[in-house]
Amino acid sequence: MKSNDLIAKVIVDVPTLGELDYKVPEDMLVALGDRVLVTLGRRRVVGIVVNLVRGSEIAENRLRSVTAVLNDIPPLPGEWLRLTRFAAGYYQRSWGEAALSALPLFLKRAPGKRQAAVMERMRKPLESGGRPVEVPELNDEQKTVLDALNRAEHFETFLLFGVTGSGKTEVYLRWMEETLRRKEDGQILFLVPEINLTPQSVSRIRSRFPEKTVAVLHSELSDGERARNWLAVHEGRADILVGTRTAVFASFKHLALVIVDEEHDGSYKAGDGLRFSARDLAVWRGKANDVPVLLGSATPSLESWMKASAGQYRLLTMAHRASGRAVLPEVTLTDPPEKGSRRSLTDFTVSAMTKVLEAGRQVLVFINRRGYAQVLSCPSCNWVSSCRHCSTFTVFHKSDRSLVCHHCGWRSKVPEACPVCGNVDILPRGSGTERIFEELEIRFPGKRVLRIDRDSVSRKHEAEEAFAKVHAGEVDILVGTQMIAKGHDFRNVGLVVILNADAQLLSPATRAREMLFATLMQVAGRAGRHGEAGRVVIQTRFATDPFFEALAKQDYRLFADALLDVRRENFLVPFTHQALLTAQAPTLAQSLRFLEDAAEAGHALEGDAVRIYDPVPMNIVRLKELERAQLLVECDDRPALNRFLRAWQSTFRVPAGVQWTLEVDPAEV
DNA sequence: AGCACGCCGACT
DNA sequence: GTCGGCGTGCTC
Repeated sequence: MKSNDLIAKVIVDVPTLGELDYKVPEDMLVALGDRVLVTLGRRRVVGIVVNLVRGSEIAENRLRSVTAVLNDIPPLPGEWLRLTRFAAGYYQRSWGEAALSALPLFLKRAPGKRQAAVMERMRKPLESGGRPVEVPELNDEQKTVLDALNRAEHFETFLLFGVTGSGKTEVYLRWMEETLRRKEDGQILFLVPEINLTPQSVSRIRSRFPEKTVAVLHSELSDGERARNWLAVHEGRADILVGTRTAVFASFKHLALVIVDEEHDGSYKAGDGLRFSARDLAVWRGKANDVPVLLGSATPSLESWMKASAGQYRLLTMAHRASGRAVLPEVTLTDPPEKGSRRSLTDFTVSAMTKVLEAGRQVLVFINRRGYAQVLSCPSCNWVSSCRHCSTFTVFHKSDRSLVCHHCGWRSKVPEACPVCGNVDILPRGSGTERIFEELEIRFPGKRVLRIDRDSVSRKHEAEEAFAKVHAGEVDILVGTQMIAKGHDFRNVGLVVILNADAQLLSPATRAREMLFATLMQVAGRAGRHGEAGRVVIQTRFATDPFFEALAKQDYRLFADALLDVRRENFLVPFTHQALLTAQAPTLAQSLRFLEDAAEAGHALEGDAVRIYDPVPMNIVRLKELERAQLLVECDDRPALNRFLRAWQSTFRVPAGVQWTLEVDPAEV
């Protein structure tokens, strides 16, 4: 029977639960968006009030009352509630899970006795100010772009397509300045990739806005720091929030502008739990707040490029490098050494390097593989080193003579002889950063070679120190992985050498090519940024592939348009929408069985709009003792896919031992 | 996700 | 005889 009690609809951090009804005691003041303490089963949890209604469908004897209202902070705004509800629906999670996972830990816990004192500490002003910096002049291209941005007063998504070194950051800063000038209490959300959020980049922004408060949110912060920064944004005390992907879930008092730097970057779509795209949610927030959004990149994601081509986003282009004299590097393709050769660098590459080194400039060698060799193998019986827990090869690390699985971290000692046939001549095959480093030291005696990868600089400050050495000119040749590709503006690099790009070029994953193109453009962009021209040498067996033609011309447009044509004709992403169901279990058969049942159930409720593929073992079948398989579903109509996924999951019958996850818009298929 | 209930193996 | 394994089910 429906009583007339005041009922709070409360969301809690539980995957399977929606809005729960709790009675509000007569004398209790509750607002929409308030955090509340409620009893759930036998425990006491923090939930969020998302609605207040009269009466409940829940039986009176099962209804419980709100224990307490946690009004230590202003209620979460309606826009934030809608954001988390949207994200939950889109990524197929419960609202409570999406919402609570976006809050700092501090706000998810029941307050202690000394709450007032803790809150006071939380509200200590954030660090601000900084040394004033010289403001660079804008070139004509930058001025044109800035004018267009300054004219935008409502929601509109801009795609700023600007080549490396074209001065995108300066445009961002000017636009931020102008926006804060116009909107007194406005706040700016500035998203950056994981790797770009360094103390230096933040202090650069602080210096540029000495009067303003800049908050920061990223994964390296302690719980307390995260809460302080989050709260400053929530309460409107911070004017600018610089943050990585999770910052897109911050609660703003008055959001005025959204910027996503390097919008194609993979770190915007990563992580565990709720696998959301921070870039897409950033656009959603711009729309919800009716404020402009800027996505910037030298190599936009195909999704954004498609939307710009379709007129959904407005394309702004900066085709020239900001400092007038800097020119794009010249790209040369050359065959790699013969298969079976002990060398990784060809004579051509070595002589190009020598020339640059003699001119007193630095060389950057990029290889996307850590360790010494991809695998250790026995030439007489074909044994290869592999992981005990995964279906992977183990990589040979010479420095500590170990074999390491790069997927689960399992290490073992290098065996004295082949464990199968006893042959003592087991050989490393393929090369990684360690081996290239060794080869460089032999080939270039007297030159200072430095290696930067996750093994050589495990901590963040070690990486910064290593990069500082390069900047200071204490290094002649820098060899490294992805780590050296991003963010760093080297002033004296005359040549970039790219090794072993072919592995990724041949990958069957749909998105492998566009990711490789973005990486290589970025690495190539390290050459010749200041003044003199730079050079790029790529060792590849596929010099005639159109991929390299576009890369050699540094022509993203050529590459992207051609790729989009292929995707369109074949109904591939981004012209269709995908979701990926993955299963893991002690045996592959169990995983496949679960997916087959799921596929069958899917066929039963599917309209003809949804394409359900066959379950297949994953590329790396065995990972950490579990065997994995995946099932891809596709649909050209986004809302239809969404409805299907919701209904589909409720049909799953999950046998013991099987775990599953559903990823919407999967990054890699 | 937690947390309890519940029905089968080795121990003070 | 009990302690405890984790399979199953529920939380307004």
